[in-house]
Amino acid sequence: MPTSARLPTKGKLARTKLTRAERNELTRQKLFDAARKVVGRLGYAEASVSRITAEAGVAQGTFYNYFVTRQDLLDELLPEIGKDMLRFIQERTRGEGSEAVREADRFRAFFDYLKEVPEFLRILNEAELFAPAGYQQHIRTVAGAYARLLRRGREKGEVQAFSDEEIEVLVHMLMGARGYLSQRYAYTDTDQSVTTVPDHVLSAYGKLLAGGLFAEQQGAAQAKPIRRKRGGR
Amino acid sequence: MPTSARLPTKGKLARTKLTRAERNELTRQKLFDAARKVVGRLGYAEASVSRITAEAGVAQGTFYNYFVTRQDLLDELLPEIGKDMLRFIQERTRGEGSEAVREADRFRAFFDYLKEVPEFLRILNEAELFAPAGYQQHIRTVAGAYARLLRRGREKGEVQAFSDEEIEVLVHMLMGARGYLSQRYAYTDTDQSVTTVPDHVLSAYGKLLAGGLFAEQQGAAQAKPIRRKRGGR
Amino acid sequence: MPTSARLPTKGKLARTKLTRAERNELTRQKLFDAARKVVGRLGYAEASVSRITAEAGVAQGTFYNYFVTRQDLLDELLPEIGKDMLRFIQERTRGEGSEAVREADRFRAFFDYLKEVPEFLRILNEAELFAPAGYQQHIRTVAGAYARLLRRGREKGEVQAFSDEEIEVLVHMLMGARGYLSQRYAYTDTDQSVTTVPDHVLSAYGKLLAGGLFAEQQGAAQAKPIRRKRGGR
Amino acid sequence: MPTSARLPTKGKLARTKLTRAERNELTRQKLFDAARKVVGRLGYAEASVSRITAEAGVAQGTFYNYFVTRQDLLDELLPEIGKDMLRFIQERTRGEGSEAVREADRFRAFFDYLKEVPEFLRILNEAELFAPAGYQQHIRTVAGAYARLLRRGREKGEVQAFSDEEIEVLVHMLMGARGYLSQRYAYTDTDQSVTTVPDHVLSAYGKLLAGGLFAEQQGAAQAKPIRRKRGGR
DNA sequence: AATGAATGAGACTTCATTCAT
DNA sequence: CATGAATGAAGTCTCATTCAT
Repeated sequence: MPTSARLPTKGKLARTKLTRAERNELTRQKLFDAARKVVGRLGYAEASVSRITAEAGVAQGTFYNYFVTRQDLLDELLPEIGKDMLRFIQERTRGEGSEAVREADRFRAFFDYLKEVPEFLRILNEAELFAPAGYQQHIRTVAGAYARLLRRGREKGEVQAFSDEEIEVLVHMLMGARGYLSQRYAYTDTDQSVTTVPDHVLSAYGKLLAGGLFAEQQGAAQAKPIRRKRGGR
Repeated sequence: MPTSARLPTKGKLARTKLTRAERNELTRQKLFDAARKVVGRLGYAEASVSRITAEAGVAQGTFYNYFVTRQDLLDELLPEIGKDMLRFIQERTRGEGSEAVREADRFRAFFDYLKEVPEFLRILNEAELFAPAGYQQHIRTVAGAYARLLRRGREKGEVQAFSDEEIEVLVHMLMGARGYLSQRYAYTDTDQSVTTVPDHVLSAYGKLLAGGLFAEQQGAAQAKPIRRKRGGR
Repeated sequence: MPTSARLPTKGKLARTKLTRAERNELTRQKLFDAARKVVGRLGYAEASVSRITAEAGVAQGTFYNYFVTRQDLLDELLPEIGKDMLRFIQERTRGEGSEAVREADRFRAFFDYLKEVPEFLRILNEAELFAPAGYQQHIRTVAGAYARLLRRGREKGEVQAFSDEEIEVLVHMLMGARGYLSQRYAYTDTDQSVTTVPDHVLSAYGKLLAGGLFAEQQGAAQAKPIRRKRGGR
Repeated sequence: MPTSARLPTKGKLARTKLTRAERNELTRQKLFDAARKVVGRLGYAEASVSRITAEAGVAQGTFYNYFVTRQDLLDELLPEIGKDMLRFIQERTRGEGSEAVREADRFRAFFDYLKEVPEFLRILNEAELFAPAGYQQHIRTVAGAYARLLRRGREKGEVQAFSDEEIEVLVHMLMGARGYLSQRYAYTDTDQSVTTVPDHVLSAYGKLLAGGLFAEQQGAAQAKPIRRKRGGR
């Protein structure tokens, strides 16, 4: 369990005696985890303080000893889990191989993460509307990391010659693509369990990135770039 | 105004006397338009029945003569406007040209539509969460149309040899890409006006579709398809 | 009941049929009266919307059909009742007589009003803190009316030669005096009933206004005005 | 006893070591001062235990080692400061002079005190509602002292022949007058600083006490005492 | 003594929906 | 059909007080 494994494993077997700071952190974590679960299950809109504290097993007032505002917790949700996700993906992509292979690994690892933390998908999708601050932060982090990878690949000659600006665009396209695909192929509303992503998703993704959408007919794609039509110049 | 021009222009002179059905339809349309405006301006979450009826200039109770539920209206919103959008794009893509050129035209037309109907972007983005029924319907419609186009292109040899299943995947990727790009590059929060999409967005989109992400190094992309790593054994 | 006697006596004997506007005004009045009672009984601080609506016999939500905010109603309370009080006092002071006599009448009438509307005292006293807007409005109204009376008396030679500025000061002194006296002598916390003000209060008030506090020893008071000690000049 | 010299001499050099009782009293004083400041700044209603302890620099729980209840501290506030005020005024009124002169001095000294302890005004005004017990105690103290002064003046023939009961009434009138005047003329909401009271306030106050409100017309004011009108017959 | 986390009641306000007029 | 007043559940947040450490 990636997100919850952060607490110090409380030594031998003691459970009764905890320092004040530990109890504090524990409660905070209980609330955070409860929020993750509730948002994952019901969405941000239904993640009332009342429900979160009930899930965490504390009184409603306790919430406000740890978070200034309901929104504050909600805004922390995605960035925190997001970092977890990046860590997860990096661990799975440590190997060598071409950029194409590594991108495919990342793609797969992303779906694997969805299986491990099923709440993530919903949190990611809804955060844009319900936790904009956290969402922006997450997007910046992910997009930045992604863009770095692509630029590095470009330097190595493994990625086509996009400009830096274009790379930023690509990053957003790929993130968007992942988002839609995950919604389309990884959701299972009924029992929250995330099924394995089908093979043809992986292959389509790989083929698009490898060779583009269009068959090469009259030379290269670069030979005929899209140009603005209206507004001329 | 694309969306509202659909109503039967109620004859020449008549304005005072309307049949019951006409008055009926008129009020319904007033509510619908009001909802579109309110959601565009404030988002679904703030689109209370009270605000919608105020914008429409009718009493709150009137709402329930036309819609069983607030959610009912909200669910109709996107599919209705979505059809409008498709029509708009089709009109702009009537010309001949290669599939690549036409796809670029469609991409551009999409952003043009955002300029014409600034509410659309917000409605599209939020509908997934606030009007899931309508959202699914819209997605199905758009994805279906899109897939038809790609299959036709494939038949003509202008689109690479993706399987039908893969084409469905591609469609979602492209829709996702558009979605993220429109959010990233077409929003202008301050005054709701949508600015023109930058050139490098168009070029990056075109280049990805034309030649893929990766430089061709040792042959073709197809030569080294992505294969599942785990669960493969 | 001065305050509540404002509604049109609803015709013959009908109670069943009321126009919409009448029912509306009736509910509003119910809320207003309930607020008056609750504030009179428990004070502003305890006058929660919940208590007010319970007293009025309507649902809590109904409150907000009539007042934008709890504070809004509270701010209306004093000015409304205050006007009632002024009317009451004026009616009791219609007769002729010297200014001194009339002032004594007004003083007495004020205490009589406290008997009729026992809530007034508490509302007046607390409004300064809990309904500042309404309080300022009330004070201005009363002080203005009072100052007019004193200036008129001065013109007739029945009131000593105070400057306009000094009259304003006097007005506040007299209002303050009344306020403290009413609290000291008219309150009866236990059962809210206001007892008659003792004779020596009336006489002390009259004597102070008639001849000042100090015995005339060496001529007139004006001969030895208070002068600033510090700050020179 | 020589042996006792071994105890920590908390004399000159000692500051670090305080007896238990001293530390105790110190914390209590810190809380009291903090409360004074907070109430002066924000008013009783906003003077939560949390804010007071924060201002005092102690933990919330510490509060309840010194005061049984939040209300307990609030009730001590005014009487304590009130005694301070009386002391201040007495010091400033030590000189000889007629009663009239001394009353004027007291009046001035009162406003001077407001300048020295700007919190006092707010505490005085709000205590009636938020710390009734303390308020009553304060009023009794001040009224008692005031009444003694006036009776003494009467004995010396410098104050008119009021009965003891009437003197009590006068005392409340004068206290009320001061209260209203201080609110009207001494407040300066913006920066809490109290400005000097205008000259015409002093003069009006002096003139009323010296010669009453009404011009002597047909003899003496005493010749026509206020008599009850109603209930008299 | 001091600490500060935990508690839970209660406050204001919003809103979808109903229904008598 | 239109109206708009009435409803009551639910939501966020504050705060005095308690109590184990």
